[in-house]
Amino acid sequence: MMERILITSAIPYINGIKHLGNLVGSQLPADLYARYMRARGHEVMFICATDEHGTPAELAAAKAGKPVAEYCAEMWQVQKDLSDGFRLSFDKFGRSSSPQNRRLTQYFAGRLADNGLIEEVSERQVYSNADGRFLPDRYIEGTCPNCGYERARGDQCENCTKQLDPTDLIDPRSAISGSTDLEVRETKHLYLRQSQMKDQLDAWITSKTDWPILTTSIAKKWLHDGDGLRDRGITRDLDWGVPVQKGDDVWPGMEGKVFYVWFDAPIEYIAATKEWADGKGLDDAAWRRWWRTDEGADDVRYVQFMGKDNVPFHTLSFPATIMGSGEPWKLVDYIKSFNYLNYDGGQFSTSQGRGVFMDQALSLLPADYWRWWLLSHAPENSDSEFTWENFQASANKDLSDVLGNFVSRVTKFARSKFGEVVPEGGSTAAEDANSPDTPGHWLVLAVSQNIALYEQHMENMEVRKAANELRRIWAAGNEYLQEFAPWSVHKENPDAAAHIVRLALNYIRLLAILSRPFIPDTSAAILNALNVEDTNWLRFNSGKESNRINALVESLSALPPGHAFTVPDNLFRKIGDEERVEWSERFAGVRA
RNA sequence: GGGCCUGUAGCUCAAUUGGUUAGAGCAGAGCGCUCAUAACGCUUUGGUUGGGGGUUCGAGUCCCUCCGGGCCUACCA
Repeated sequence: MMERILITSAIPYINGIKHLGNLVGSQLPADLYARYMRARGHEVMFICATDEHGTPAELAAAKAGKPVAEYCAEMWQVQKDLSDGFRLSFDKFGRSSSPQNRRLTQYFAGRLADNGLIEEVSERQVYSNADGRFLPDRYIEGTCPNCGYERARGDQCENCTKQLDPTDLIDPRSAISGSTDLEVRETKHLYLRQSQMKDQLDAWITSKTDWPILTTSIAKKWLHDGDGLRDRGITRDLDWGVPVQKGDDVWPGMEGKVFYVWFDAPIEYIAATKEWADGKGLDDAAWRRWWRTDEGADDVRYVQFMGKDNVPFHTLSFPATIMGSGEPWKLVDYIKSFNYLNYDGGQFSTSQGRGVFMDQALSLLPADYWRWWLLSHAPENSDSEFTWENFQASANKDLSDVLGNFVSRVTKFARSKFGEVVPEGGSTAAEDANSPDTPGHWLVLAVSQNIALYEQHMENMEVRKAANELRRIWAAGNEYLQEFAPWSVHKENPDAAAHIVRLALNYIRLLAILSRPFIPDTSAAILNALNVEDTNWLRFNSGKESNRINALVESLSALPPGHAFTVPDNLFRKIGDEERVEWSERFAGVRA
């Protein structure tokens, strides 16, 4: 039965190129899931965007010597090109600075205000005269009153870990300019009264018993820590952002202020869907059927992917915005969260130039190498680690030896004995299926269970387990060849060898289809070499084993005798020891 | 300080939620194959599940404690 699945990946911040840890923590597994669900015939809406507002964006733009809007537009293009390079199949890669998001963010704020969930709070914040801006706590540096560390930040001292208030610091200065010309000013901000919705949120989270522990434990911690869920400031004194308005109306007293990025960023999931519709010239119904349960989204399953640092905003703040609107907007059904990927014994570090960033990765090797390694090592249960040795070993063994060489040996053998057409002779896959000890029977029995498990893991977003199962399915091709040894059989019985090879060529087609969510380019190269038109997943209408076997038999008959193919270039080259050493030195950065 | 996660073979990870003798891949060893990218297949050596204590007929799994690694702690996003 066809389902409708809405998938969002946490939106990457605009101020620079993301590293492989960012990629594997949300966008890449989301893409895997989106591709799989499309392949299974479901209707998918896969949304991502750049998160463009906030102080770091302003500072990065200033550092680049550009107006912030221009800087963001350029960086959006850079990130868009990289996501294309990694074959991330977003239906829309939007921008949180879009007019659509501006209006929608202002709309939600208005709804929340109407429902009594916004509170105006006057507070005192540090203002830097030299920088001409209010400073977030962590952009203030000074001497720690507790331990005397001279580079303590306004929120916490990194040396003694004591939590601080900016006014606690001795000799405070701006971390941006170093200026000590600071003063405390009164300023008014809007707070989202999340505390009003604590019980509602708690009940909702509690009901999600099938979510990853990582997701629910973080949410529960925030709900129950101290006095419980706290209200959250959702505005800032900045120039760059969504101007504070109550719907279409001005918000008296809030002139010149913008919404806090974490208020408008999740709303961009919705707005980006409108960007998608607008870009295609579709009407509002086209996007609202994904987001309004009263306008067609009641049958949508909504899945979010994110790194663990994003969990509080997706389990609490954004749901509070949705629930607090009092309108039937679609709430998330499942949150798949990830731990961090570390780099060779430490963390990825932008400032230290440590680790591999998305642009660098693509300059070294094609996307499929990275996709395969990252997904098959996704940090699902705990932080995981990238090492060059592991990367080299996995890529060479899994991709070159197990998969690439299998395709190579089959197609080259077929060409040398029968020419570049699928050979005829021997029995059919359907006949084999009912005859024990035949190649077709052996192959179907060997992989049927693996494919069932693979599909189950993909459904459940068990990324590493799915990769592991897929590898087994690749390896079964080599086991099959060893079992039936067409190179020996051919000497005595060319027809029997033709039959073995025909099945093998068909199995390659099946592998390409099953592997597509992980390694789309390689799959495309295989399907292209085999002149395959029909790239549909296995066809079956129930989970019954007999049904599955029938579908497999059908799939293994897809390329008929006489069908022309070509031998593809080697699908994967091996990563050599020399280049591995060179790369590990090049990306080591400054060791701490 | 508080909370959470985590520690299983040399390496990367499993273990149907307390149930036979803790399993895979890689690396190592042996044998086989010769179609293929010196690739592939089969067999096989590796574990006192971080240490100690407890509950139980039964513990990798639950409890206590110690040791190690990591994350979060609400104005970075």
